[in-house]
Amino acid sequence: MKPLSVAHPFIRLFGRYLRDQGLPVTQQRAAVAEVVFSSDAHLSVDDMERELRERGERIGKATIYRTLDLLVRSRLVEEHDFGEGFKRYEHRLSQSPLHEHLICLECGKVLEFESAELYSVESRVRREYGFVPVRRRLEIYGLCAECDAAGVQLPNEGLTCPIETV
Amino acid sequence: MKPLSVAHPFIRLFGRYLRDQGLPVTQQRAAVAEVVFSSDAHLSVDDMERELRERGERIGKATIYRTLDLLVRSRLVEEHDFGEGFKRYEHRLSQSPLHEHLICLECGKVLEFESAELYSVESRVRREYGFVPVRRRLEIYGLCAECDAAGVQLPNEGLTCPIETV
DNA sequence: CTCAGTGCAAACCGTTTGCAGAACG
DNA sequence: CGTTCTGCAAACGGTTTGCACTGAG
Repeated sequence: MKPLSVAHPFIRLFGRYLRDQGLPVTQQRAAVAEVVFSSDAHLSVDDMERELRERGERIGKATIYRTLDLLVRSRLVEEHDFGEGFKRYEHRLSQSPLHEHLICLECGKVLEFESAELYSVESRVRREYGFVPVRRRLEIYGLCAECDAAGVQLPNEGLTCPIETV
Repeated sequence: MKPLSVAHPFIRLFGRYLRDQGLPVTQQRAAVAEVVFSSDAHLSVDDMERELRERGERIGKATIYRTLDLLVRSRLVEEHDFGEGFKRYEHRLSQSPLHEHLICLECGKVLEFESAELYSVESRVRREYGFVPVRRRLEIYGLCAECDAAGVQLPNEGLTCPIETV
């Protein structure tokens, strides 16, 4: 088995978190953290399992889920559900901690962008409804530049537009 | 069994859609549509099953799911996933067809609001990234006015704030 | 009669959990 | 050495599907 890697200093943050919580820093936890922190993609659990196997680590899915639970709790990793039927995970380091997602309906690519406008939305919501924002999620689904340039047309079944005419 | 209801004229839109698609308007489909259109809430499939039972309809879950699939396809109903582990459904009639959601983390209440700001976000995204927006989703999670007034505090486990200090 | 729709129950699939054995501190 | 973690496999729960039966035209 591979020795504990120090390639990613961010893993040490996770180690610190675990120590603070009185939890052991096991090789499996370090390996999962390494995979998550060494990618800027939005990884599924299957992605991680595959990557771990390629690295020669033999780690069960249950352990990956359990470690992700810790990573999410530590606030170092964010959980996303893009409506694919499973979750994706993204670390919150070395990139804007608050960003939104553009998801291509054709190729599934995920882009990130920041939206300062949301701050005014949140303060308006607080003012108008007395609602106290804690966390938000803005996802825009559509066609990425490449798929659009390739002339992809999205199917548009259903009523032509009866709602607007009701 | 109850005769086909005409209480909600919107159901006729669904009937029109089904006819256009060459699909029969069955009593079950009408019953499910009636339940969905007669509520302005965000219903789960269990909610609908319960409501149908109370109305004396005996309709299997599978039929509810199959009918919801048709309703969503017809664009008369929208599917939501607020991260509860199951989906919720909301009809798109008699309310702003484009609205966003405020979800209370304490009591689960869902409020709706409109955000004109999102239009400029979408056009910016198109301009800057060449991404063509089709559909979006903005959800703000937090505390509704009532829960906030009641002094509810949300737990804040995890690292104090190491990310901002990295 | 024919054919799609329905209801039941089983299958599905991502995720969670129970438990015996291994590893950590 | 006790406690926690891990891996396996079984359980879970919302959703989907296969299939025999029903009902509408």
